[in-house]
Amino acid sequence: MVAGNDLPAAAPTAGARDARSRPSTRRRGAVLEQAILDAAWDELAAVGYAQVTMAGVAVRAGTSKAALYRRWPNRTELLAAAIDRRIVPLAAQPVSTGSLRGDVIAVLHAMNHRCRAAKIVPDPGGELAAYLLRQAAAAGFEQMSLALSRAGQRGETAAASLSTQIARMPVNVLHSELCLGTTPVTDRLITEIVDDVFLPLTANRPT
Amino acid sequence: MVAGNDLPAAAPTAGARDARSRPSTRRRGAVLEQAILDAAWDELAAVGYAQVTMAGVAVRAGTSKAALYRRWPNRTELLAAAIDRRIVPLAAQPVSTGSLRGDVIAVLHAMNHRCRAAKIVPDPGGELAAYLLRQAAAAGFEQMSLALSRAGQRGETAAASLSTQIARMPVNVLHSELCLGTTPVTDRLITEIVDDVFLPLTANRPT
DNA sequence: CTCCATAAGGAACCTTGAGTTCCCTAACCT
DNA sequence: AGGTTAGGGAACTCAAGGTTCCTTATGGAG
Repeated sequence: MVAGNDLPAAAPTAGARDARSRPSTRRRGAVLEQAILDAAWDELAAVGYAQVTMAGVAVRAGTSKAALYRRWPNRTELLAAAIDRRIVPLAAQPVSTGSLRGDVIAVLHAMNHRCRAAKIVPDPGGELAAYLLRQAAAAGFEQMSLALSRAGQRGETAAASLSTQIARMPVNVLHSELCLGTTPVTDRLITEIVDDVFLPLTANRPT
Repeated sequence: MVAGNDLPAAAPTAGARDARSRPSTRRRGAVLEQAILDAAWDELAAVGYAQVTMAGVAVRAGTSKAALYRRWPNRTELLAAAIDRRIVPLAAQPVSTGSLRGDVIAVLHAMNHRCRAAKIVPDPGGELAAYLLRQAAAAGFEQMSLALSRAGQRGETAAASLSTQIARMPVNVLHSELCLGTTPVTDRLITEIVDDVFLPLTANRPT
């Protein structure tokens, strides 16, 4: 498991907000804001990106649409805020395992983990998924280049002589498999990408 | 204009007379259907996937919403039909160049060409683009496996011993680059994928 | 050539959901 | 305690998908 901080992403947030059992506590400010973001996230997980409605979020949060629009200009911004809050913490821990193989596997695992968390939001069309996958891939490319430069410093591989396309390939392949695949990406697939495709290209470089 | 064959969508040829005075040409059947699909395509190119409305298509086609719903159950189906009609003809020419290198480059070129055609539709979010890229990738995988089996028959490479991930890799990488990239994919990128990444993996396989 | 079933055109209508407005009142601050 | 701020709630507008119904042009059958 790569990510240290596991948010209770799939499980609905354990906040006790029930409009009916709350006769006289009216939240405001940051408290209400967090409650709305939690509600939006739960709604995303419950009905999917396309089906989330402002009214639905307001009801789940035990507040009103007006309170939502007082904070975010539109639905898109609200959902983006709700998602960023959960997804971004999973992002960049600069893994360093000591070997190129370990590093690359760790990078791909991190991407996969992050996108699996994203997948709790049913999103058939892909509008949201595409955005999240794009973010994960960007982080992946970043970490790959770090991993390769570390490997070069160790003398493990001639990092500088590697084609850009080779360096990008593992993240590209995982990104594509995450995009296209119907089933979750397994750890086995990741090790195949690394051992069968990537490492052979780094080992026996002519020159 | 973006569309390949520009139809007189905005200025109907066959008598643009007032509907109230003398509507002499009332199309029906296949003629009307094609006109609607053309109008939908033009509307896609004009305002983008998310902004296309049924009313807009009806007006552009010089018909009514009812005529649209008589043919397609909903907006999504109509747009899918309009897109398929223009995109699919670009699809599967079973290229066979005589060499594995040539075949793989041809497959990737076909994918790229098809997706570039898809790009005429402004689609920031990506809902439509994702669908088209998915289709192109599916065709790409198909053609890759054909190309590899032809190469195997020629004795050019031990196709059977190739890891599935190696076989999928070129299409995966191109798909990912098409998804993630802001600029169009160049022919140079395609040859890099093939020459720097793919072919080295097919050449020296240890059994 | 005439008649008729079919389907086109058009417009009214329903529903849902985004976004807005307004009023009343709870909460917090001084 | 009193005033300011912001939440709750409901009514509202507007756009768009989707439906219904009526009138009438079209094209084929007799």
